[in-house]
Amino acid sequence: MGTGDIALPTFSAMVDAGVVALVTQPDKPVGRKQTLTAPKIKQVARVHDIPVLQPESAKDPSFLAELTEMRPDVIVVMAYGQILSQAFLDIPRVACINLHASLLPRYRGAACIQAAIDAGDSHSGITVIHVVKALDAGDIILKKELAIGRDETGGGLHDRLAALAPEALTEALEWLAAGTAPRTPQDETCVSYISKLLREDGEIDWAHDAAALERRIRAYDPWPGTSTCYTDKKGRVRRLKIFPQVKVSTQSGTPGDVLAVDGVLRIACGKGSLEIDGLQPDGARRMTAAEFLLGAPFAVGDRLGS
RNA sequence: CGCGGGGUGGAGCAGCCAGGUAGCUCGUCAGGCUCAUAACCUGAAGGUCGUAGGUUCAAAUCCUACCCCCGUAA
Repeated sequence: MGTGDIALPTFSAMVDAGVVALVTQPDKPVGRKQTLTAPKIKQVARVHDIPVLQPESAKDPSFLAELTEMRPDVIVVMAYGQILSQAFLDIPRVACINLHASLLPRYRGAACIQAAIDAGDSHSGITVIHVVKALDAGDIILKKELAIGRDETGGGLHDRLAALAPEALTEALEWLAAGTAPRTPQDETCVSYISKLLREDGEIDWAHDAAALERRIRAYDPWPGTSTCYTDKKGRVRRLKIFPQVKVSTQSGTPGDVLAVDGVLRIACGKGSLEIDGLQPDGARRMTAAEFLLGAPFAVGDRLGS
């Protein structure tokens, strides 16, 4: 069961292995027109004529009954988006396992991919665990690691982890079938939790170090994105989205101050400064800093941020 | 009618609130300067101001309707 796109490669791989059914979140209104849209993974299931269950709540008794009827050997959870009850966990004959996009016990929770880049970690990976009631706290079956690139964005790492997941699952399932799967408890002293990111978490605090902000801008691309505020020529406060890649510069100044507008846009941070290239003002398309600056939106010495 | 922001030469914008010559920074083209240049100087081309109505002597600007674009709604 899953909802997020990160589960797509894994689900596709499982289709051939004999999936009984897909459980995913209900369709939700999406886009400018609020069109009711099905998760992509549901569309994949449809193509292969795999039954799809979309309970409002995973605790719904009739849903649990229906699932029990299917007599699953194993339930695989990846980016589903709901906390599962003990009654649910007792359904599969062999195990209920979860694929998590971080090297547990580091980064339990939702925004684990962004957290790894934001923290400047050298590696991330997929961890396969047994599902228990506590969030992402079950015993570890196996981990698959990969190195995080110097310019890697949250989106890029997301896709690479998605691609890595099928082999992690395949191996875990083989071990479970053979009864040789290890169960390593997580080291509770190394646990860290990452809560779900909101749009406002993308607000840049220029008082931070340039190097830390550079990592954050990469980590939060494309979700939740990073942005700052500025005052336009009409005196209105506008939002300015910032995209990777940004360059760290040694020039310093009062945090938030515009240091240069001559072809490059350089903003002072708590330590050092950032040169921004890709950005997007409210209501406009995404453009380069050079294009944006032609309209003379601000001058050296203006202050960004709230 | 979910919320908000936009539509002005090829690009990014100003002008609109207090109607009256189409402006700025770039790009393009031509010429000049220079050993040379993405640098500098001079000149030129290029716009039905999203569309359709309305008000007015006069509309980019005020009024009405519509179209399209952008962001967002875990």
